[in-house]
Amino acid sequence: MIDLKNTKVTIYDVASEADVSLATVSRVLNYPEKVKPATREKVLEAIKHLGYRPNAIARGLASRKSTTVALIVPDVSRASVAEMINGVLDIARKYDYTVLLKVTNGEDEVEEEVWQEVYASQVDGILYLNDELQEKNISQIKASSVPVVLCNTKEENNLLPSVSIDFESAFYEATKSFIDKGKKEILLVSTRSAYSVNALKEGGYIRAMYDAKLEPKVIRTSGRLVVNYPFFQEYLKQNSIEAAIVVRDSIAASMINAACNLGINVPDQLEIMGFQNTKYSKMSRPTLTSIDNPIYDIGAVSMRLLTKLMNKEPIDNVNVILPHNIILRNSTK
Amino acid sequence: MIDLKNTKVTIYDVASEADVSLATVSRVLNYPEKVKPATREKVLEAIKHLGYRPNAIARGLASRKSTTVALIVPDVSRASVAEMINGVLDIARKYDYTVLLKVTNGEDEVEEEVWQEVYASQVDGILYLNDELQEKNISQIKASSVPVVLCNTKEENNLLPSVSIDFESAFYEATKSFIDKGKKEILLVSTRSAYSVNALKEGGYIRAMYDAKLEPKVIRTSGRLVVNYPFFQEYLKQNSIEAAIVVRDSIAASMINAACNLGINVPDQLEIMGFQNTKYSKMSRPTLTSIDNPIYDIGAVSMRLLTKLMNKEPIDNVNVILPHNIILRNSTK
DNA sequence: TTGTAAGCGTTATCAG
DNA sequence: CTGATAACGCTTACAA
Repeated sequence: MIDLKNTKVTIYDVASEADVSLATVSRVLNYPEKVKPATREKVLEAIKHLGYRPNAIARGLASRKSTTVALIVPDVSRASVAEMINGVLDIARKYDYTVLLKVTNGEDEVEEEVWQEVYASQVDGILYLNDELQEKNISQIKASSVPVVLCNTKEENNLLPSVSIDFESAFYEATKSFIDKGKKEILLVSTRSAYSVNALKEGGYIRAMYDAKLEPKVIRTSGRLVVNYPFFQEYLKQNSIEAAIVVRDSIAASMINAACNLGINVPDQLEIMGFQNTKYSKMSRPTLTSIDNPIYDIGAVSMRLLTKLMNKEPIDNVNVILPHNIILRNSTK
Repeated sequence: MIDLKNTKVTIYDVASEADVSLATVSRVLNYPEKVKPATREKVLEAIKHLGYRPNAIARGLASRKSTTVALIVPDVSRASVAEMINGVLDIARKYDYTVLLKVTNGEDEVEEEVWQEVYASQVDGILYLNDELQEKNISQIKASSVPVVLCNTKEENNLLPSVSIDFESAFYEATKSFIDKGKKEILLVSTRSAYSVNALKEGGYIRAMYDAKLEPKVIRTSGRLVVNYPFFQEYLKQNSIEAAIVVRDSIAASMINAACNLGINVPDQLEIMGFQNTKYSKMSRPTLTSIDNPIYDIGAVSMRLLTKLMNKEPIDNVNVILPHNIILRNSTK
């Protein structure tokens, strides 16, 4: 053992230790099959001996590949985002990619800067999570010099690689499940219409209602508790509904709380279904029936798709749809 | 306008466009004051004109600084972790640092690999979040060639830079608040003792109990709902307690649910206090009184401290203690 | 199968 | 104040 600590050992040190040229060392690292087993062993030995680790930056410069991807998200602290990140990271590490995390806070200026920064970082690919996709984002992405995958969203004309569930059918089925139980007054609780995936969710709900000749009723509130809780209190006092489908679990949990505190029994008087099947759905009382959006898998599959795109592997379908299903709990019967 | 898109424009292009040497371009980027205003303008003009963005990788290689830090966490999906990440990212972007995200899943082998990867990435500093700090981690950190800041944890002898609250006092005060109300049967709900910060929390609790000549009672359960919910059901059926302090909000919320479903009134028969003041505390019913751990700030301050360390700025105290306080809600009276 | 040498796009040290 | 020029640590033709 000569030196196991961090006094930078370079490829030259390994080369001289193993008594070969640096090119050979590089080869055993990148194309081991191209070097004679005997020398390969010798080099590997030296590498271990010196505790050598290739400098990723130098490697990146020489190869013009950084084996780094950027993950751009609006906000890390949303439960669904965090869980997706876990999926991304697990697969990234499997394929030896490094992940750069960037948040936009949903602000346009930041968004613009972030893309610039990401390009400056020389990433090989980008994972983009944004449920408020707009025309400008789409053209931004189309112009990207590196592959981009949309996570948990999709562009309606399937022009961009994406991984998500079929939001429209999910909400159609959810609505239909209430209709089949004979419910008439079925409410959809959504958020700002700017969220393009919400449009898909609402589309599914509305289609189901029309199919059953029922009147669709969509209300919108905020994702923030301080806003939506009083909103629900007021709404439930004045309106009598039999069932509600809510576009986010945390909002659904808030609705449950408002209803219960008003003395409305869930699920006897009001059935509530959430969306995403996050931890919130298991922690509410009663526990929340929820449409399961396999968010960890979405992260994992997105990352996998991105690796294929970066390697220019042939891909049959760049718009991956993952299966969803409804997890029944105690907020419905 | 010649070319605003991504056809890689280099420092050479800018130099020839501005009719100066590449060294001058580099200077206006890094030491603008060292170049004559007139030429500086000319260069800036060319930069904007060509849409030039310095290649961060080449820059990193030449300067031996990556302006990148690694954020090592056990798991992104814990609410407290996610919120801290937001704090880190906000400050990182302010100081033009890029953040590499790594998760260890709390597994030792992964942990080891991650540190290697991080060094290979040539990061300038490391933010380390791990509430299960062990001796081996500590020596690992001490041997690090780049600065490391512990987030939301601390090493008991203050040997390592860290940012956290004073866990011991926080739990002392929480316990005392119950004692002052005349409670006698006060329970501490903790998790695996391996969590070194839990030792601090328990220490504060025990000290308060001893000071009041009361018998401390610590129980341990898992952070996982499927485990702790039935555990609480069983425990509450067999034991009668007046108050409980729980080391994590999500676990406290689960305890509330178990109690309520058993017909135990919270807070009339049982007062419960959580820790962290996460979203869970606002979403439980009744809402949860919780010790506020300013987790966003911990992320932000940690990142700021790390920038100072990386710049070798003088620092009066590398063990930052942030203030905490108790947020009263409806699970206590 | 291996070595030589030319980059990769910057920064930084010299002179001038 | 500015320009050559040598690194930085690696990959990758091209030769041997």
